[in-house]
Amino acid sequence: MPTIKDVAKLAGVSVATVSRVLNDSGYVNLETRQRVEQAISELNYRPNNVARSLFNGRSQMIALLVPDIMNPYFPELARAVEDFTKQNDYTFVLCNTDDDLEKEMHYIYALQQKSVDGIIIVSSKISEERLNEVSIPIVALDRIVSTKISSITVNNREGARQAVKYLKAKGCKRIAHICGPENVSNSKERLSGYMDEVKNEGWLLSSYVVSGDYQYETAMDATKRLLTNHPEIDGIFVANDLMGVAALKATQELGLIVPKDISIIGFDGISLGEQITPSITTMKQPIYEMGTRAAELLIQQINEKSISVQHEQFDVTLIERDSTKKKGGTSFE
Amino acid sequence: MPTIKDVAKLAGVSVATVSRVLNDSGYVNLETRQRVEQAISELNYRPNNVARSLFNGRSQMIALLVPDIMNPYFPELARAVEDFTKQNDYTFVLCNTDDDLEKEMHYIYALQQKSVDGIIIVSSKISEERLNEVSIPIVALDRIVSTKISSITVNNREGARQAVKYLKAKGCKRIAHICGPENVSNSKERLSGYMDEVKNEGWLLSSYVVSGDYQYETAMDATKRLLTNHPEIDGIFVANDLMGVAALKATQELGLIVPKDISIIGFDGISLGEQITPSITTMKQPIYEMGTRAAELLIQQINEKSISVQHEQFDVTLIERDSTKKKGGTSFE
DNA sequence: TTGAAAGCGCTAACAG
DNA sequence: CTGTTAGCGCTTTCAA
Repeated sequence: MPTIKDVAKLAGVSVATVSRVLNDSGYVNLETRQRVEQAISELNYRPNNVARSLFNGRSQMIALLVPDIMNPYFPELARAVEDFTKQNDYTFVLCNTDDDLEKEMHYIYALQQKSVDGIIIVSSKISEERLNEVSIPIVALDRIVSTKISSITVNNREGARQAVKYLKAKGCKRIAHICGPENVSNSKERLSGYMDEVKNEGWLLSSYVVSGDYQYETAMDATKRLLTNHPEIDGIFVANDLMGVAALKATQELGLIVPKDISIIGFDGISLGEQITPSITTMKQPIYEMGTRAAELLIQQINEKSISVQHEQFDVTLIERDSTKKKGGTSFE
Repeated sequence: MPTIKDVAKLAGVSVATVSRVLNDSGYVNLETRQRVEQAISELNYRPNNVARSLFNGRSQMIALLVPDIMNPYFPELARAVEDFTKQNDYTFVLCNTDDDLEKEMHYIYALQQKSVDGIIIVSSKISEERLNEVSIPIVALDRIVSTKISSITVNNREGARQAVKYLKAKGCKRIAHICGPENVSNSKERLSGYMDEVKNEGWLLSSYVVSGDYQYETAMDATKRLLTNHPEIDGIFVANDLMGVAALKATQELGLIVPKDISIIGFDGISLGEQITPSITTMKQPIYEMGTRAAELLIQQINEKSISVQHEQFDVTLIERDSTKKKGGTSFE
């Protein structure tokens, strides 16, 4: 690969001049500039970004760390971040952490050592003190990691309440909840929202809440156990759509008809939810806007050194689809 | 962030010595080493990888470029590559190209300028001459891009033949094909495999082949049109599972029962295929092995300068699930 | 066994 | 308007 020196030599100028035309900085004679540009294209020269990064400490690279690349929610989120960062001349990279603290820290350090300019992280494991070891801008997405780190999230508790209310309005009399991991902030909030709506119901049993761990397999097993132990359940609020798909599968394997025998409502609004049959009613997050906004916030933080922490919360909206009864109360389908 | 100089100063040695203990190279007195290590942990020092990269031209980073991060096939592939590269002390990053040549080249250059050690690429757009501008090791995955670039693929044509044969064995009399983009190598091969099996059938119509572009939406529209125009079709070989899900949705929206009225077989073996109802019979690729092998090949190429090009082809295997008739010929379900 | 110094490729003063 | 030069942080000869 040719270097700036080769270009300088060929154009008969100094490396400083080449650097000037490269960065469009300072004065450079039109004719000289043309000679340099000529040399650049002749050699097919491309500046070495590593050298640039070493000098100015920035790499024009932004990373997104997600806990589970196999959950379609995260690729959708990634798309948004990617689009926005690309528009702002950053190279975007995606990293998968398995929701594992070791991997998260490993990535954060590796990226930091590569002078990555900023990181957007979806994490439930990372602690404030670990975060103090990190010196580059970070924005939290989907889950809050610390009050000191800006975050983009949704109103999980309110969304969960709406979901349960909706099931009630559709006539469900016994509503269960498949929840996510207990240490994940949004999972806890969704559980709280569910509890808000059912805690005063006479029918509520503690065993109506089972954990699906935000995973397909776990959620399917959990749903089967739930419905086997409690055949009276006629509605399930599932904490994310991926588990919603699992719950659907489980009910079908048990020979139940959705939504005739049981209604299911999910959370997230991933496209998978509408691609399957029956499509899943869900509390939709504005995924694309959230990713965009997180990227915007991060870039802002990279540019200005102001460290004003912001916690933005988006609203979720109910999307009625086919996994819940169509008519309130009376169902003659 | 502390630098090697700070460590040297604190330990009362030269930077060269610090470098030696960092890299475990050359002789260094045990006592000195301990002093240095002490200083390192005291300062919480981490070497700047950019400076390292600048010196030795390597970054210990590997990238995977995929055309569509929303197709679950690619996250699954990414998992495999990630695991293997991580085991070999590389930082792994994932990039999404939208199957767009501009984006591909943009990423390749950006990554190359960052001294990325190697790239695994899933691409149909890139040409041999464009590839000549690239000087870092590249391995092609899933799709062949050039005879000069090592590749990991599957036996698409044979797999497609098996799929069609299977539908026939199950009693399908009119078998259509939803194909992928016409410029993608594996898509063409799957189409060829289909043609191999049906070209001598009296019932074959050219309109039995429709393009779904490897996309959900496109495939759903295509399937609806196909089945509306040709109600006689009782079997569809779909070129990938994502489109298989779409085809399933389309048939259901048309009021057809799968597999009673029509059988569907996909290709890829993504987990989504078994998570939905009915689960989709498919030609399963050994996705994890393929990703692993591609990473292995790439790392080999990075280490040895030998440029022996290899084209490895894996076999696909039939996975019978619920979207195809259970009993050959006679179906009394 | 250790240190001094050159240099990876680039940018930004500082002179001229 | 252009060139010289001093680093950015690290590794690696080469001497000592």
